[in-house]
Amino acid sequence: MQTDLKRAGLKATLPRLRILEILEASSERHVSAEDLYRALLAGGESIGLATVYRVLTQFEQAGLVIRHNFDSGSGGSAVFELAAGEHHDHLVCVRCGRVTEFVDETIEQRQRKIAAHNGFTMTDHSLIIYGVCSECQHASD
Amino acid sequence: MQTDLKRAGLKATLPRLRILEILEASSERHVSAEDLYRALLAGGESIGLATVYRVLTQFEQAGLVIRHNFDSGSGGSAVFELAAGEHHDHLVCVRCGRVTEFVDETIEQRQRKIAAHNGFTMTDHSLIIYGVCSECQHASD
DNA sequence: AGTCTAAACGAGAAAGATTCACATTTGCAA
DNA sequence: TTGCAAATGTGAATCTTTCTCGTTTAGACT
Repeated sequence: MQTDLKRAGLKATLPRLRILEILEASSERHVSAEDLYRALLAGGESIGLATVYRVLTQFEQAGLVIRHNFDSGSGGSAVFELAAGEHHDHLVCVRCGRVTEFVDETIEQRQRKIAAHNGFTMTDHSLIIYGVCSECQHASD
Repeated sequence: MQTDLKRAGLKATLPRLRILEILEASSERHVSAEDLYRALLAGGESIGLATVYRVLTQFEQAGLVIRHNFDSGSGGSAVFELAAGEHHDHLVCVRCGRVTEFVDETIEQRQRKIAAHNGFTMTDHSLIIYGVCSECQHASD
């Protein structure tokens, strides 16, 4: 774990280690800065919210985490997930906020083609499908 | 134009008409609330920023405009575009913020398939490809 | 182990985007 | 034209995120 930080050129400080721990241990892969902050406080750390944001931004730049801006669910705030594993896109339930991941090679290919076709050098992309998950469809709200 | 509002169940008030006008006249299809507000002031209207936000949200709910949250460009704030015409997705230049629209039926189909496959009833989706546009690639910054 | 220094931190202020509260104005139906 | 609910303008409030700055700390070098 400290190795990840060193490799990224970041000092292995306590806040950074704790944040990585929580991201790895979290049952929910997609957490907001606020979520992390509360988890840290609950864990007895005395950390500042500014540090959480600072660290998350550094982690993002270092490629350790990925930042998402889902429209629903966490109410406008960004969520972060560990960058471990392969690239994937997201299905977001507009009712409960549940996030499901998926990969579709056909779409990936089309995207590259579209970017090239428009003279763009693609650096990144974001595909989010919004809908109602099966659980929420059956809930009789 | 008033008809659009009536059909949406909204009173044809001056602010709402002016905002529609600007959205239709704007050379830039994707404008922020701030952009609109400044355009209105420049046009001699005495309007409140809160009204702009209120109206845009109502228009969005009425299906008259579409709200986007692009990560780059307009610095975190949402942009709006008239909902006229067909559905389309976006290419965004991470350097200059230029927005290009595209449609790809293959991707649309795959998305529907993926949603169904995961038990989701798709309500919407958002595909944004980030990259460097041809102009910016040639700029020698 | 002890010292030093740049990097990192915590707390609170500040900034930017958006919404809220409320007194005042305005569309529109009778 | 009158009346009233709906909509507006102003300014305050809220929420997320960033900035400032005095203090602390990781880690390189004794």
